[in-house]
Amino acid sequence: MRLETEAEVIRAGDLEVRPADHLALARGRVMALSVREQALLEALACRQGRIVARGELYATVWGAPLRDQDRSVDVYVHKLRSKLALAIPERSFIHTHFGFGYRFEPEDSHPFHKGAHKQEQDGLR
Amino acid sequence: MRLETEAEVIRAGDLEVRPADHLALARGRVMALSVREQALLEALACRQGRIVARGELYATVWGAPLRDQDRSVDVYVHKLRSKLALAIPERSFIHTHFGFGYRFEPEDSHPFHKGAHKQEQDGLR
DNA sequence: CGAGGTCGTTCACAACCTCTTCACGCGCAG
DNA sequence: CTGCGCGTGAAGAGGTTGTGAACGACCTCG
Repeated sequence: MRLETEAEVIRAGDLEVRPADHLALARGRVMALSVREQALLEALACRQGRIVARGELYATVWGAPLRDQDRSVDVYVHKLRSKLALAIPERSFIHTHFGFGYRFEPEDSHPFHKGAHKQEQDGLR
Repeated sequence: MRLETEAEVIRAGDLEVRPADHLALARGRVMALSVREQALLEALACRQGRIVARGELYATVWGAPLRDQDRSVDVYVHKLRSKLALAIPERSFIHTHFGFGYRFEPEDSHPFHKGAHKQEQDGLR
């Protein structure tokens, strides 16, 4: 038996995150992530379904309290989203919760189900 | 074991409100609600079945006494209704009580609709 | 040692979201 | 009918987030 710091493997749709191995697989293919990107992905993935505040993410990944005006988290979320979208286009994994933080959860990349407006199927014009 | 400020989860039909997590689920799917919308939904949901006056809602959500002519509550009730209708069309959750306020309770939406759908249990006869 | 790359951080600006308030029209009660 | 209450769409202000690029530190290879 061996000691496990956290979940050994985190699954989310076609995504598989392996904190123990410091890598992530998208549909079985290894994603090319930097250290920070990997750490952020882990921090988000192991909190799957919950809204995670920037402060908590920063503390977890950077190991220090989030300073005012530090946009690092946003920038790395962006980098992660880019790579995830490249690897698995039909899913969106990282969702923004305005004023709070981010939530990790695989969902269909549907343009629908967003704003509560009147015109959604207006794409035929 | 953990301390609970209020109800940890409020259920109402296919709706699930989680004040603790600042989110609401419609049929298991996270609804995209703003802070105010979420707060108003919580205020209504935890008073399920009762008629709640605008003043009480405003005081709860906005944390201040309702000023004359302030239509904020109405506007947000409208926004909530829109999103709820989008997520769960066959139910109506927020009902108007003219001159008093609103009441939260899941009920079948207008069975008057002639849509070619299942309408087997026509309880209103 | 110097060139070229990768990575992390910070900046600046664009794009977006929320909240509030207004305006107009309908509906319900008296 | 008449008046107020409520539904609803829109616009503006202000704050938040998305995004591409610039910089410097560091690493690797020739």
